[in-house]
Amino acid sequence: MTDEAQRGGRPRDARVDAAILAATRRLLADVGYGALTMDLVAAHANVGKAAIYRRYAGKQDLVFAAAVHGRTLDPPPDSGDLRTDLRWLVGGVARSLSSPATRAAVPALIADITADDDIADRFLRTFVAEERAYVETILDRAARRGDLRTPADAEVVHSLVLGSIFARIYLLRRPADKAYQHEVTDLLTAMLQPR
Amino acid sequence: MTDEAQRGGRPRDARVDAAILAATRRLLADVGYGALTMDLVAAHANVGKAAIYRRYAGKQDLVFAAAVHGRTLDPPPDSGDLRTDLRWLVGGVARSLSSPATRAAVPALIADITADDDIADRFLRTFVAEERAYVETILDRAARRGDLRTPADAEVVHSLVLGSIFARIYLLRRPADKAYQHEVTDLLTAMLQPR
Amino acid sequence: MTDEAQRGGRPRDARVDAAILAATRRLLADVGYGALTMDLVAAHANVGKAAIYRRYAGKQDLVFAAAVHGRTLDPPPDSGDLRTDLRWLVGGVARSLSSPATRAAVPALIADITADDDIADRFLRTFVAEERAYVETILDRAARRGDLRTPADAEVVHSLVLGSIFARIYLLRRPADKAYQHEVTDLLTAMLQPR
Amino acid sequence: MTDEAQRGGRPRDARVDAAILAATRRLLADVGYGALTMDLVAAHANVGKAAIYRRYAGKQDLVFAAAVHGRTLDPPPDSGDLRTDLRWLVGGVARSLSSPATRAAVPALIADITADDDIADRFLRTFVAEERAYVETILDRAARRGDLRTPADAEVVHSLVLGSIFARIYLLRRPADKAYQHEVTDLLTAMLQPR
DNA sequence: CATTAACCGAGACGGTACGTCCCGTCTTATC
DNA sequence: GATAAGACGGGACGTACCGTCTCGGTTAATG
Repeated sequence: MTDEAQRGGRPRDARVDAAILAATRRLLADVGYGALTMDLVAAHANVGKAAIYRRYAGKQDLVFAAAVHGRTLDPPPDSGDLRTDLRWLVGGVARSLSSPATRAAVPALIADITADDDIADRFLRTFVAEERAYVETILDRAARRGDLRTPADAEVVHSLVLGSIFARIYLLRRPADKAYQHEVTDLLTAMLQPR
Repeated sequence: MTDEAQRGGRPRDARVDAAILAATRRLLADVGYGALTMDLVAAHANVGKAAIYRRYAGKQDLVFAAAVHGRTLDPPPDSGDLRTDLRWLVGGVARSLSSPATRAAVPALIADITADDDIADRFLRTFVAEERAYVETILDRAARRGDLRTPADAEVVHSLVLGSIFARIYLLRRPADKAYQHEVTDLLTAMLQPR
Repeated sequence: MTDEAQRGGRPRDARVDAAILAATRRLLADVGYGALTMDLVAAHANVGKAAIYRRYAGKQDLVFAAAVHGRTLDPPPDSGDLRTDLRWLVGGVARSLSSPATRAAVPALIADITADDDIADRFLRTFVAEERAYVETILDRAARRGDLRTPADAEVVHSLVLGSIFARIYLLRRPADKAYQHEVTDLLTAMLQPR
Repeated sequence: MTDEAQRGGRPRDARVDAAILAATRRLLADVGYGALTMDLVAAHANVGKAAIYRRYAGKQDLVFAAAVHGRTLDPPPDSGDLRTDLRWLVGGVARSLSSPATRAAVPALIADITADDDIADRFLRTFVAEERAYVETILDRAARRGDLRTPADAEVVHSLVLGSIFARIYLLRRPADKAYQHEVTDLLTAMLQPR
């Protein structure tokens, strides 16, 4: 839906794209997912509803695009130290889940992911795969340094990192602040390092 | 709302209670949370909508009751061994998140939790507090046995256990099966045990 | 649509029926057919849109009911004189086509009649058949009195009466006032009387 | 709007003019006024929407042009006989209201006439004034021949002729065929002739 | 045993958001 | 400057669901 071909005729206006996403993010932060209405987005973006539906299949699609876009991590810098690498990872995940728009959107998105395989696939490819690859990179580096107790499954480690921060914010409803990040990093380091 | 007093008059029909919950669970598993309509529940339970609203404050309340009620863990048996205690904990959490009705309900419930502080409090008290207490119990026992590397924060450990399994099922969309439970248990044991 | 059976449950509220029709008639007269919106009717009637759609299949159906209901003529009194009978007929038709709500609704209704056979049938049975029967009654009386030049087809005479007044108001856009009614009555009398 | 000046540049393509009108007439006959969409006309004519709006002010203007243009009567031949003149008039009006495209367009046009004074004026001048002049001509001739009972108002007679045929087709929904035309002509002749 | 209060199924109620459709205008690149 | 294509702002449509209310009728505990 987001990226369709276009033969002739008037091209899509990039300013409209931007206005829609900006309005969506602002409204997510201001009024939350539940009170975010397509008419409201259209009004705030000074845009017709049709312009939104031309770009996104529906509310879920729009919110997914607005909340997820640009939330990807930078590639992990090689610090030469497992603890530092993990701190970077934990910090990055915490940051990407903590912005106001994301905080408002993610829970409803999780619900949609469970209900709609299309969005699920997109979410897995966009979000999850990248993070998982970074976990793998960090584990490989540590293994090459002899810094790893035993070969750990990257997917399981990823579920520990992503899941603990997700649970902290969305289930326990407490901030994933520096102190929390530090504690989790320590525990993960202890879990993975030899001795 | 779920358990209000009732002075005189005709008492509530227990068969209606059962029919409502059964229909809700069946529909959660069959059509999911989004397509679960109060009218649909009423129709499938051969019940008037008022009978549902007499018992539950709304859709969220109903689904919470149908999906979560009775999902609490047994108190943790004292196995005298940290690894065994953790295996029991991981298995219990995985089981409580894996039933079809729960799988359909939890994501939407998370969304509601974020939007509604009332239901959030209930969720935290019902679900989270109990699990957290069990984590604390397990950690205390291990500490008394000298089986713990260092005093770990129960809340953080809880977020690791709950979060990793939640992420496995609802974010990565893979089963939290025995193999996965085993791996997580091993990693948590390594994380917490001395040496 | 307008008159469906109803087994159990809460019965339709007659005040809602009345409020919908009153609001529709008022809005027809005030803003015209084009600016008459279902949401506007609902708002003015303090009624939900669903309450309207439960009663009427759409805007056409609603306007038809609001504009046509109660517009039927009284049975023709037997004056013993063809000219007087015709004057009553012409006056009645002119009156029924001249009210503000009717003036606003009829043209659009004609358009709908052409497009939708269901509404056409209803219109023919409700409106046309009655008028035609009255024409027939008047012609029969005149014939029995020997007051008729030659047996005239009631349907053709009806098309002359109804059509001329309709054309006067809606095509030539001039009022079907007393003077016009008098002239038409004279011509029709001349047309039908012997000599 | 229909005939504006055009200074320089590329002249309008006459094939486009024809394609637009042909598509409009075909669609009027096939799907009716309500389902006739500007996009649909453009698509069927293989033409851009702008090409239509460059020629016509809107849907009403287009349909008016497509359905009404060229529908004007020839001037009434002087037959020297009132009945023959009336037969010609009745036949001409019936013919001009009976073509499929006209049948689909006229009712909606009536609705627009009521709502929009601009189009009403155009309609009155184009259509009505001409017919009325012809009625006047016929009456004048008859009067000069002494063939008229009494000086009848041309406008009223016009409303009788136009209205009866209009009602026959659009309100009673029966064909204005030869038999009907004959009857109406007879009645009108009786109405106007002396004795 | 009669009363009474709360129950019951059914479904109408006000309200609100949805996603679709069409209008008439505007913006491309092409001829 | 006309053309085909199609995006644009605006706005009404008819549908669906929520949570409340109303109807006629039923069922147990109280007086």
